[in-house]
Amino acid sequence: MNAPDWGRIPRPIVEQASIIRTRPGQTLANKVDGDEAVYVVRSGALMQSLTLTHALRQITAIFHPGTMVRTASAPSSLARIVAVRAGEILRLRWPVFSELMESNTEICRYFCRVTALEDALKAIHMAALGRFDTQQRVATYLVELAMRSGVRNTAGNPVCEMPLSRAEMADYLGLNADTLSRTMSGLRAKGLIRHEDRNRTVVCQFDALAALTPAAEALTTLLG
Amino acid sequence: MNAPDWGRIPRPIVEQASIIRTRPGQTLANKVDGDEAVYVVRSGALMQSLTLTHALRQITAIFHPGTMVRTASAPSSLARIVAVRAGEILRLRWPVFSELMESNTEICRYFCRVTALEDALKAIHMAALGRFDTQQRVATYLVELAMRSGVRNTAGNPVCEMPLSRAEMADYLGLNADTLSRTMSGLRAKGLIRHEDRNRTVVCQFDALAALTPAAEALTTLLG
DNA sequence: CGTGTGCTTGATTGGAATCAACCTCCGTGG
DNA sequence: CCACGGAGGTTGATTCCAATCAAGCACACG
Repeated sequence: MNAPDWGRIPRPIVEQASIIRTRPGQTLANKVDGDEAVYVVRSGALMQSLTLTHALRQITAIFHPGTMVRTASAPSSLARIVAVRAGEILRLRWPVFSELMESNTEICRYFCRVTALEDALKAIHMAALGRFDTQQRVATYLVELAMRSGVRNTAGNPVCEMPLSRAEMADYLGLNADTLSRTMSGLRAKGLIRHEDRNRTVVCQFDALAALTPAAEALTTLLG
Repeated sequence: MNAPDWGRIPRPIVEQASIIRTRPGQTLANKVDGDEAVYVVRSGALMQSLTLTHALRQITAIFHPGTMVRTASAPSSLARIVAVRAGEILRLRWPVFSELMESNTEICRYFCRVTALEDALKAIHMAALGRFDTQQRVATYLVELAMRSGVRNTAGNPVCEMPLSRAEMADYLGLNADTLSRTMSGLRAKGLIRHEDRNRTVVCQFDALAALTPAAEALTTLLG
């Protein structure tokens, strides 16, 4: 739980990419010179956001360092790739990346490995959206966050930067923001989590939290 | 809406694959000789099913002819690839497919194109799971089904084979089977759909049905 | 020091899940 | 031929969880 390294980014990608330093909330272009784009997260985080109507937004995935996303993986008229925090993002036009893949075995494998992990996490997230109640969804989110980006403090408990605001978390988890806030308060009242400061959360009882989500085992398999 | 052809399957894939004739409900192996597998749908349909507890199942995707799925795209201990109807499925071990991709540009592009479409549809499905009410989910499902596999009858209305049972549809849409049945009855009462027979549905008023789902526009973009 | 934004919390409502009964369509076997 | 039983589907009555609406709070900002 010490900010693991999800696969080093192959060097040719870094060499071919333009580097973008993101500010939180910054939207990354769906097209570059008319082409689809690929974004590789070096640091910080991205999210894919789908807006179907003004009041109906779903955040479909969060991308942590080492992972990547192509704009073609969502209907481009409705979806946006948004930076959730400051960080360094690599951008390539899809034709360039595609050619790299075709000519470079390492990159092809990197792409396949990363997308497989993302797909598997997405499958779990879909189960959460479709079948979990509120507390289970929140617990799942926190457990995943702790496993992906938690850093242990002196007491050995994972401390998580909270990349998403309450409203964004709600849109990720398919919940109402009020309900989400209530549920977080409930977990805090039970002593499972604690707010270090405005946007840092400490998971005080990881095992108890993991026990609240039916996906704990699956997440451990994928990220443990 | 006449059973479109979602991308011809590249010949080398067919040549390298073993062909499986599926019966409905048949589970396809997660591993072949210890390797991950790739399944390409030639006819019929597959679904990816994630079972977290005995009473908590989510069907995360449905695969129509021309599309493909690899077993690595879900946590293998909990997920299964299941045939939903009789059909012809191509199976390759992942290392074989991976090598084909690395050595054959056409296959690499085929893989990227197909997975991008699947990802985009999955994003819409996630929005449905997280944000749509019951009627919107059902309408979305029927519209997508009509666009992907509907065949126009003499009156010009799309007729759909229903690949999933009520319980499976419910697990796909994140709904209770009773509620789903009620909603289908509601659409039938309004004259939007009609049951041709046990597992064939006629969409009598496609535009009215499409008007019920916030995802109509997105689906048209992707499948239209 | 006011102002705005994000977060929390309470009171109320509504929509979907649950539980239970019944129906239809099968295949089976007497 | 009909009785039986089971699976899948439909429908009604009830319960309950989460969305909504509304108010209040904490904090950063100019």
